[in-house]
Order: sequence, then C-alpha cells, then structure tokens
Amino acid sequence: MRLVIARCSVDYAGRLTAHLPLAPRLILVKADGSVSVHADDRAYKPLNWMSPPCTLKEGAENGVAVWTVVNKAGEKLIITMDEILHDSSHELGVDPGLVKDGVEAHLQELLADRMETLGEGWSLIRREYPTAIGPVDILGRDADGTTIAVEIKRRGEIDGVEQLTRYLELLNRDPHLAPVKGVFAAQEIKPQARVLATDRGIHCAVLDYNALRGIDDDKLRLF
Amino acid sequence: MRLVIARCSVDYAGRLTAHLPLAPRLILVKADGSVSVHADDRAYKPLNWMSPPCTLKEGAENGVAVWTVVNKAGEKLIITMDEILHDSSHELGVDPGLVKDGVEAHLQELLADRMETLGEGWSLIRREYPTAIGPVDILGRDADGTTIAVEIKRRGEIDGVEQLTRYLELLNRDPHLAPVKGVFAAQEIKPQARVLATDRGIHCAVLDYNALRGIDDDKLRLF
DNA sequence: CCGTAAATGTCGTCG
DNA sequence: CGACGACGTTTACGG
Repeated sequence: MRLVIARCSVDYAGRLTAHLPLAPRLILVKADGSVSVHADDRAYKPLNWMSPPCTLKEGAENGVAVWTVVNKAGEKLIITMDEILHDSSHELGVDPGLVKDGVEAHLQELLADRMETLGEGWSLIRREYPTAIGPVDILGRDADGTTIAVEIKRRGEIDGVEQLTRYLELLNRDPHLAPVKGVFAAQEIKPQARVLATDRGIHCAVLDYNALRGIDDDKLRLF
Repeated sequence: MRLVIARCSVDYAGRLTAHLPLAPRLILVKADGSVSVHADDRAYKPLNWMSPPCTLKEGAENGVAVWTVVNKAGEKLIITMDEILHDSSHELGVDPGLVKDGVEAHLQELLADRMETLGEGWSLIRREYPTAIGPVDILGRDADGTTIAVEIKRRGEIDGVEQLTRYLELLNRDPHLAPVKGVFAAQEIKPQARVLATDRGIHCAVLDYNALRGIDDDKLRLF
C-alpha cells in the first residue's frame, strides 16, 4: 500500500467524464494495482478511483508527476501532482477478511428453521428453490398444504416485491405447485412496497431478527 | 487527515455485526470525524467504516490502543491496535469538489430537446411528469397524438422496465391520457430487459449520447 | 464472461 | 426527517 498526499488535479474519462480542480488530497495505491483519491471527508466513497484490474503508469510532464491509470474497458484516471507532501509505502499482506452476521442469508436460515413464525402449521419445502429466473428464497406449505413462496429482504422495498411477483408468475405455471401464494418477509417494510404487495395479494411479514435468533438459540440449548 | 498503519482487529456492531481478525491495515481518520479501515486491495470499498457524523474516542487497554467510534444511531466501530506501524497527520482543507458530465439528468435534457430522435413528428408534453408513484421522465406525443411515456436510463435493466410498467399502469387509468404507450430509452439495453419490455408492448430505444450532444451543440450554434 | 441480486450500500432530492 | 431513485454504484455468486 502506497500513501501519497499531494496537491493534485484529477481527470476521469470513462462511464462519465469528471474533473477535480487542483487541491491537496490523499492518493492510495493498493497491492492489487487499484488507485483511489480521497478528500478529507466522507469515510466510504473516494472522490475518484479506478477498480482493479488496472495498470498505473507514472510519468512526468514539465517537471510535475502525472499518473495515468487505465483498465481493460479503456476507462482512464489521470492524476497530475503539482506538489507531493507525503509519500510512503507499507507491506500489509493479504487480509484474512470480514466475518458478518445479520445479513439476508442469516435471516433466511433462521426463518427456514422456524416457518411457524409465518403461520401455524406452516412447513418448509426447501431453501433457494431453483427456477429459470433465479432461486426462490424459501418454498414452503401453509396449514392447508398450499404452496408458499417467501422472498426475504433485510429491508423490504418495491424491487423485492417485483422480484417475488416474477417468481410467483413462473411458479404458478407449474401444475405441481399451483396455486402458489407469496409472502414478502423483511425486518422492515417500506410503505410503498407494502401497498404494492397487498395490491397483488402478497402477504407481508415483518421479521424480528433478535426474536428469531433467540428462538434459534433456545432450540440450540435444547439439543 | 490522519493516516495510521497498524496491526489491528476491528469489531462493528450496528446494522449488522462484523469482525475483522488481527492483521495489518490502513486506518483513515478524516477531518469530518469519519473513520475507515482499508485492506491492501479494492479501491472503492473499505473493510469497515463509520460515516459522519460520528465521534472517535481514543482509549487504551492493557497497553494497546483501542479506538471506539460511535454515531447517533448507536452503531459502534471498535478498533484494537496491537502494533502501530505508521502514524501521520496532514492538513488538506476543504475539497473544491467534483464536476460531472454524462449522467441520466443530462440524457433527459438532451432527449427532451430532441423528441424526434424517438420518432418522426414526436413532441414533448413535459419532463418529470408527476404521478402518485413518482415522476415520469418524459411525457410526450407521437405523430398520431398518442401519449408516450419515456423512461430513461444510462443502462437499461429489468428494474427500469418494471418502473415504466408501473407508470404506464397508472397513466392508463387517466382518461385524459389513455391510451399511453411506453418507450424504454437507454444508452445500452440488457437482453433480458429488452425481452421483458417487448413482451409488455414497450418499445426500446438505444440512445447515442454523443450524437444527441452533437445535435444539441448544432442547435446551440444556431442561436 | 454475462446476468442477477445484495449492500452496514452511499448520496442527492423532494415532499 | 422519511421515502425514492441514481450511482462511474461495487461486490459476490451462478451458469
């Protein structure tokens, strides 16, 4: 990892064109060849960047350093450094990576284990039920034996309802499964998504992650 | 801007919980108080971060530095630094900011100015035509006087077709406008989006940004 | 390599 | 402040 603080101007030409006027900034060059330019605010997003794979060429023009970063698509990032204020390099090695908990995959596991939180007598057929347009999060049955397709989101928005609608359309073409009812399950469901879902006869279920995990923990303690 | 290279472990508890095992990483502390943790790969996304506004408390435990970053929502980022390999601070000042060109808003302006690129005799009613579920990018008329709703994207994918479909459904309920035909316009249209659009009777139009801009420039030169 | 779905998405804008 | 859509979205995962 190379850290450069420099008074620089930056030009990007690719999916759009963008220009950064001359000012002091941080430039990061990482081991994978990627380059990013940071201002002194905002944690997440660089002002400009080039994702790997890409190649950096260090040149000079009229005595000022000019870096050109290009990728395979022909996108270009040009950094012109009028004054270099700091320049250091550091060996970091490969990162062991992030361990996460509480994302959609985890919600899916928990809910599959506890279908009865959706309704009494409900049961699981399978998780990630494959269809031609992608896997349905959970396929199950209600107490009457009616097939249920569940779409799970952390936050339920319109996109998720559309996604479930497409699955339902396809599943209902299968005489072995039809009729299939839809359930839109999320920790939080946005009003517009709820309206759209209800309008389409899709049931909405708000999930309590901690409660689900609690139930799961109880279950684990029993065995 | 403070740059720290340290062998550290990181814990985040907020919208999810996440953990980073002990390894050398870059930690950025910016003037707005935000903190991010970077590995030696990927230009864009930090391994962990806390967006502003947030507060950083530097503490120590058993002789190792422990930083705790919290925000108003109560999300927490805890960085435990076993060994500090580099630590430097730099005054950068406020960034003058980015100048962009070529995004959807610009495409919309250009196309509104040149409705005839969609079809001979086509005309504009208005841009950002308001509906209960959001503004339609462009509402216009074809040569026969039939109402046309245009959805503009840089890249045309399935969700754009869904969006236009919802608008069309709503617009067609208005007897002053109905029947309303749909046009899905983008610089690039993905095959699946095209299939879905066609299946729904929505016309697809591929936009040439440079050509549109060229036409517009010609127009500007005339006045 | 393409296509789809997830994301601690983030970021603007508008009500 | 919440809701919504754009983003150079990026990133991960399948076929």
